[in-house]
Formats: sequence, structure tokens, C-alpha cells
Amino acid sequence: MAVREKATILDIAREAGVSKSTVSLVLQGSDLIRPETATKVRRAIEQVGYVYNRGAANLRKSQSNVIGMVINDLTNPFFAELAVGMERVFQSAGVVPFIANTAENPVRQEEVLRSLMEQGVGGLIISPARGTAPDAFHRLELAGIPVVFAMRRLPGSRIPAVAPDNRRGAMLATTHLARKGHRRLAFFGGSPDLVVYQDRLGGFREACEAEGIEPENITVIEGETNRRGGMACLETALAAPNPPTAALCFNDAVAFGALLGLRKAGREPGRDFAVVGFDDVAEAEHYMPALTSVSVNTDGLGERAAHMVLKMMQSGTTRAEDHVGAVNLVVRESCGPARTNKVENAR
Amino acid sequence: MAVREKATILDIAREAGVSKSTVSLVLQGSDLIRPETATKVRRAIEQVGYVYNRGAANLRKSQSNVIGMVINDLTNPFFAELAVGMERVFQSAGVVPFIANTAENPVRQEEVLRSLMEQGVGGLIISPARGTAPDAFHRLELAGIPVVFAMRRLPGSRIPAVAPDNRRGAMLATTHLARKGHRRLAFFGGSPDLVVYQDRLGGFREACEAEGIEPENITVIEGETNRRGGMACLETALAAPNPPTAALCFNDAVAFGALLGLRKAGREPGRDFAVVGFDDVAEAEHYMPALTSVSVNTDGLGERAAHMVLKMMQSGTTRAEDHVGAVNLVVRESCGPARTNKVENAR
DNA sequence: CGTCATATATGGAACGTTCCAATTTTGCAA
DNA sequence: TTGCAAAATTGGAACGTTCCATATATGACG
Repeated sequence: MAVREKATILDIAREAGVSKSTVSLVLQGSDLIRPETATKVRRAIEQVGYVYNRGAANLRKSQSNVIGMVINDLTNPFFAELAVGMERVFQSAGVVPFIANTAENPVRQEEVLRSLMEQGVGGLIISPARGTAPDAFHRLELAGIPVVFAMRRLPGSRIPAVAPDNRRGAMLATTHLARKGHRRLAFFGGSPDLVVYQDRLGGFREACEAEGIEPENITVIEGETNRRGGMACLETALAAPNPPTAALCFNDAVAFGALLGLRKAGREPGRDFAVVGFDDVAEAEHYMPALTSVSVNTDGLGERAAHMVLKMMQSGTTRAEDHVGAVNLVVRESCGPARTNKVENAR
Repeated sequence: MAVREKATILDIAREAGVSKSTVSLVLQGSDLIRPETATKVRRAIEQVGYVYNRGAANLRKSQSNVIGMVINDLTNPFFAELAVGMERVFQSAGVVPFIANTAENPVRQEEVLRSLMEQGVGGLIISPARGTAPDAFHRLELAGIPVVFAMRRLPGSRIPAVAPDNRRGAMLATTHLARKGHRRLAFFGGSPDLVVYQDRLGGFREACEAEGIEPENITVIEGETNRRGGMACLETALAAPNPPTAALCFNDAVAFGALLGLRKAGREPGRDFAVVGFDDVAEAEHYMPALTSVSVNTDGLGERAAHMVLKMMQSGTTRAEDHVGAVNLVVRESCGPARTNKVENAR
């Protein structure tokens, strides 16, 4: 099949015997056009194999309905789940979001943002890469593009964020461990360049204090936020002179790593050492042992962020209220003898 | 900070005291421009906070360097890994690919493709959604856009594909099970509307025959290609009058589900029932028990597909040779007493 | 059969870029 | 100094769309 020249609305107009303006109106679903004419035009569109040129349109329209989702790590199931939650909202709004992965690399993030801006996105949802400079999104603000942060926020930024109540989640989990009788607690994984880390660690410390855990019995071990990081943290912890008996992990990936490390060290997760995760990814329920974790309602947060950016685009504003999502502790088997699957609800 | 009107090359030209043509040349890195002039222009670009308008440029240029990656299921770690492998190649080529998720839904896939075409993509990598109509990509061919299929192919299509040697992988795995002494084998998960399924099941059957497995001892159970599907398959299999003692699973997700099902049924994976996966995702190595799986070199295939589409875009062709990737069986612990981690290489 | 309001349809300018052809500037030899 | 080739710069048309202002068709009413 020969490749025809790309068809334009002029070709459609010729085929249908109308003017280009009429075709344009039909494409936009205007009711200024007589139904029969519209039908004729639509038939012509089929005929010539027309593809709408959004770039040309945006040249005049100035506002576009393309949305970009900038994700820091797509191989982390948590963020993949988040992305899918957002997509659902966009789909029902008739928008196709473009997803781009920054692989936790601020330089790559810069490229990705530039590319999306060049493409003329009308709005963005960003989960910033670790180590993002405070002014990294200044250009977006200048350009007046609506932006929402998802899950992570940036220190001095005025960009609205959608995130779970990290502090409270960490307190819930830590209190649970203390009430189970653990008196030497650890916090595994993450590093202070993330605000999320500050929040979760802050909640952990606060709960430790409230439960009367002695400061010398608190171990904080930074590390990568993936399985490997979790294994490393566990090894370090067990090698200490006075090792902890339970750990709250920065996220579920770290927790899985810690569980793995326990097995490797010949300890029984739950009985010999309690582990709590954070995020409650789908896998947590199916893991062996099932992981006790702080559920952040990933889907709900994704939907919230998506709605927020849509509304901002509609109203042409670049400001919005932060949203702090409720959290639950979902108790499973990874920190003690399996009991009934009690769920302690957040307020 | 007030939102300035969007700056164009004309603003830059005014700021730098040159013509718009000069600015355009600088943007394209032409060596027709005197270095000092170029520096002056670049400074002006910084000044005015300019964002390149790719839409306007494509209007004249007709060929674009935007690439789309259409993935059938981003929450499946296998496809996420694949996407990341491709990204690496694109990154070093200075291209930012846009990822779009179809969630295994042909209708959504249609929308996604339309949107990408409107955006003016210069090339596409597609892992088609299950149940995609044979002529779904006809418009792309008409438009002369280079397309490469990744991992999945479509029955009657002339679009080049990059995929592992599924048949051989399935044979390797099945032979392994038979040599371990299993005489009643099952194939878990998947459904015939996928070419991949045909290939893997075909390899399974061929190896069964070669190893002299009686047809009445072969169980094939279709199912979802995720954990849940794997659990369901296992339950069905064990409920049969003459249940199998080992299963090759359509992919690793199904295999994880089967392992989970075994635990639930009080059987010991490996000892009571052997399980082999397919794809060898990162998690396989870390699972408990570690999953024996057919490694397909996910990263390598991703890179291959990326290079292929780049080359096609460069040479302006829409045809290329299929690539069939080598496979290995990676033996771990899920089908029998842990031995040394022997790797049987494919030719 | 006019007249007018309303419903439809249309031409043309504008959007921000590229690229050709044309023009101006530069450097160098005579 | 002039002449001339090479280097550097520039104006203008074109790309495919939208949208305003205008034109034409339709129908209702006197």
C-alpha cells in the first residue's frame, strides 16, 4: 500500500465539498453545523485516512489537554500502582496521559520535563526524583503550567502535593511494635534528602518517645529504598552489639529485603524479629509471611492527584490545597504470631 | 512572579538583536553561525525563559523524533523492566520516550495510539493488548510510521517483532521437569488468543512427546496471567482425579501464584510439586523458594527493540527483520532439592 | 413577494517554527 | 584602495489548525 501524503483538513474539505472552516467545526463537535453536513464530513474523514495534528491546533489554541506523569521509579510496583490509579481518572476524562520515567535521576528528570514542555503539556503530575534541586520546577511555575506533586513533596515549594499522612502512619506502626512488647526498635532504609523520610522517621521517633523507648535502644539505619537496601540494613542491625528486635521499614520493598535477610540469617520473621512495611503494595498480602504494613490507599491518592490537576487545568489556576491522605495499619503475620487480621483504622 | 507571555524565537531575536532565522539556526546547532553570535543568542534564550515549541517545528519539519512506548500492563514487573531497558537506549540517543499503558484493553489501546499519532510520534514500540484486532495497526502502516512489536506479535502482521524463543524456552523447562522424574505435567495460565501462549504451549507439548509423557498425563489449564490466575490453576489441578506433580507456568506471575497456592494447600513447593516460571523477573531470584524460570534477557530484548525502531526512523523504512532472542533455563529451588545453581545455556 | 431574524457556512489572518533564496558582512589577495 | 569568494545573516513563504468577521441560505411573518 503506497503511503499517501498526510491528509489535512483541506483534503477533507475538498472530498466533502465544504470549506476547511466547516471541517474544523465538525472536528470540534460544534452544533453550528447541520447534522447532514457533519455526517458528510465525517465520511470524508474516513475516506482520506485523516490524522488530527494536535501540534498545529495548539499553535492557535494555546491551551492543551495533554497531561504528563513524571514518575521517579516505574519498576517500583508502588509507583506503577499509583500511575494506574491516576490513569483511570484520566481515561474517564477522555485524556491520555504520557508517562515518563526519571529513574530517580534529577538530570534525566530535567530532560523529561523539557521534552514534555516542548510537547506542550497542559498539566503535570510529578513524583520528584530523589535529590531534585529546590528550584527544579521553577520554569514550570513561570510557564503557568498546573503541577501536582504525588507522594513526595519538595521542601520550599508552593506546588500542591497529594501524599499520605506519613508521620501518623509511622506512629501507628511503631506503637504497634511497642505494644507487642518490643523495646529495641530500628528504622530501616531511606535517606534524609527525602521529605517523606523525615516525616516517617519523625513519626517513628515520636512514637518511640511516647512509648518510653530508651534513646540508646533506637537504631536508625539509612539505606537504598529497595530489597537490596533492606537486606543490607538488616545485616548491619544484627551485627550491632545490642541488636533491635523489630524494625519499621521505609517502604515495603525495604521490608521484603529485611524479611529475606532474616531467612538468610536463619531467623524466623515474626517470631525472632518483627518487620513492618510502609505503602501496603499488592504483594504485601501475598508475601510469605504476609507483611504487616501501613496502607496509604495508593489508588485513592492517585485519583485525588489526577482530579486535582484536571480541576486546576480547567480553572486555569496553578495553586491548590495540599491533600493529606488517611492511613491504616494492616496487621498481618510479619511481626508476631498470626492473630486475627485486625485493622486499626486511622481517624 | 507574574506569568509572562510565552516567549518565542522572535522575542529571543529582539533580545539578542538578531533575526529569527539566526535564532532558529542556533537552536539547531548549525555551524553557519559565528560562535560569538551563538553565545549571545543563547544568553538571550536564558533571559526570556524560552520553551521550544516542538509542535510548531514539526509543522514544517514533517519528521519528528518523538517515540511512543505502548505497554499492555505496566503493573506487571516484567513489562516495567522491559520499558526501562528500552529507555536506557533512548536516553543515550537523546530521545525521551512517552510511555502509555493500555491495561490489556484494545479499546484503550486504540485511544492511546490515536493520541500518540496526533502528537506526531516518529516511531512506536508496542506490546499489543490481548485481543487486539488483526487490523488494529493498519492506520500506522498507512501513515508510514515505524513500528516494532515487543514480546508479543500479531498473527497476520508484517510489523517486525522482537521476542524471545518461546518454544525453545518451554522445551528447555519441560525437559528439565521430565528429567527430574516427573511423569504427570501441567501447563498453567494464559489463553490461546496470544501468539506467545501458542508458542510456549507448543514447546511444552513437543517436549512432553519427546520425553515420552503419555497424553493422558498432560494437563493444560488456561487462566489469568497473574498471581491470582496461578493460584486458581493450581487449585484446579490438585482437584483433578489424577493430579500432575509439576507445572510449567505461562509466566513468573502465574508461577508465584502457584507457589502461593501450594503453601495454602499445605504442600511444600519443590518437594511435593515442582514449579517453573517464564521470564525470570528480578523477583524470581529473591522469592521463597527461589523460582526456577526461563530467562529471556528482558533488558537485551528491550534494547534490541529500541535500536530497531531508532534505525528504522533514521532510514525511513517501515520494515525490518524479526529478532528471536536466546533463552536460558535458570535452575533455582522451586522444582526440587536445592542443588548447585546450574545454568543450562541455549545454543 | 419583500423583509428580517436566525441558522449555516466560509475566507483570511494568526499561531511559532523551518528553510530557501537573497543579502550583507568579512577576510584576503591583488 | 578595489574586487571577489566565502562566511554569516536575513526576510518571507509555508506548514495545519482555530476563530473572528463576514457572507449566504433558510424560514417566518407581514
